Amino acid sequence: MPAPRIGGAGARRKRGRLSRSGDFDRVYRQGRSTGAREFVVHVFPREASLDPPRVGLSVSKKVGDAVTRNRIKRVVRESLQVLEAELAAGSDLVITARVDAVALDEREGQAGIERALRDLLSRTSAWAGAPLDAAAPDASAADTTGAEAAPESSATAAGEVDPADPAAASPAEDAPDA
RNA sequence: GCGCGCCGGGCAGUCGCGUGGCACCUCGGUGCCUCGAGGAAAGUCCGGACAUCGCAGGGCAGGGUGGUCACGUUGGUGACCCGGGGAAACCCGCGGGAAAGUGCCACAGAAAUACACCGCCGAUGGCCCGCUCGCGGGCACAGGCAAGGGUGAAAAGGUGCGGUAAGAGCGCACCGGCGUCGUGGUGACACGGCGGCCAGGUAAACCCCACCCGAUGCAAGACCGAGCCGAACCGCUUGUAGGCGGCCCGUCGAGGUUCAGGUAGGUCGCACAGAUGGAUGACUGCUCAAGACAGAAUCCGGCUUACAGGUGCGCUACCGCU
RNA sequence: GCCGCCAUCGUCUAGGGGACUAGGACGCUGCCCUCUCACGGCGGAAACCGGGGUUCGAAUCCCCGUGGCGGUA
Repeated sequence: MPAPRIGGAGARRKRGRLSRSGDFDRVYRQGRSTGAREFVVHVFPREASLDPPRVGLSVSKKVGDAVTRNRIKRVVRESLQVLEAELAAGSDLVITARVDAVALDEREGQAGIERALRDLLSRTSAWAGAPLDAAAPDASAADTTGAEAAPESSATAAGEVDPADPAAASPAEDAPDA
């Protein structure tokens, strides 16, 4: 039932951004994540794969004051324009800045931020790539990394797939990409 | 050293973001132009606008404010007064009432609006002794005193002289307070004369007086409004109502239409910056004194706090020169 | 964004103008008890968020900051 809402939001002028807090929750809970010292990236592949990818930013007050947080968000957006090709179509992702991102920005500026994001995004592109039936490989990979929300994500995509079962079918695709 | 004020990087290039306008246009974009964070945007400490709810009028409770004058419809603004600091320019602070009443003033001290512990005296009265019969001497019983000692933040003004039995504003001088008069000032108040000494502190303790205050806050609030629920009407094999872009045929067909409230959601509220996951950035070069504190979210004032550096004007003190 | 609340030993708290030298519990620590540990007993260290103001006197009252917590979509 969340599907019709996505279409409505995507028709707005500013495509490419996550807006509703429900979307954020879905990415956090049902998506997969990877992280480094400076950033954490959550990815959730939507079913309608034709739409451009949507990105949400999260920079909490812990990171710094308003000026610092704005600075981080701007640099990240700037970097994302360069890295747009790395994003899989039809996926929602949330980029969360951590405290160390401030130091990185002070040291290396936009180039550093861009490099760090490229690092993380290249990891995500492996398992966010196949749009329609991507849920099955997700489940097995999530189990190994310890993500809690993995079983739910599989349920939304294909009802019959058993979480334990697809381990045999999927990992063949994972290995060459990594 | 002090006060008031201003600025708080600049220029160029490339790639980008948001508002508004114009043009093109496959109705979703493209191009050009324009505008696009602060002095504190901050803290949210006050006030107002605005909005919804409540409200006949008045009062109680609760809260806030409190010197004077001028100006202003009001909100308020300015100057001055008072206390403290500084050599000065100037800075900081406070602002009705303590003879309306109540409370409190720990410890110490005899006593904290009230007193006598150590003391001083004992003129007067009492007792004792002497005697020239009127005085002298003694005691410290009645009694007088509050100077000195001691305590304290504070002890019924302070210092000095006179005075006295000893003392005391009892008298006098100066100082302080109070009252009153005069002078200056619109006034708060300041200065001076005179008078008599009865007035402790605390109201950022309760309180009294005067004036002010309804509550909630843009996540206020207004409008539109899927789905679902409800109501009315039409219809349910006489293949009807209705759908299949307009019409006919054909075909699909059990629901359809309207209304009210209103959820998700949207729009407005919202602005000559103005979003709604929330717009000012990135990179490069040159330049200078090398860039601090810091980012609008309904708006407008005040207050407070943070702040590298630069700069204009005025003023104070000291030094040097003339 | 708007609106509230709070701040005392390491932690939870008492105290709301004076004998506060700030009390208690847990924790920490020294000694005693025990063969040793635990329990128990005796003792000790340890705090009023910061700066101004009112008052003779402030953890307490007033003002301004700082820090933290909560409500509201």
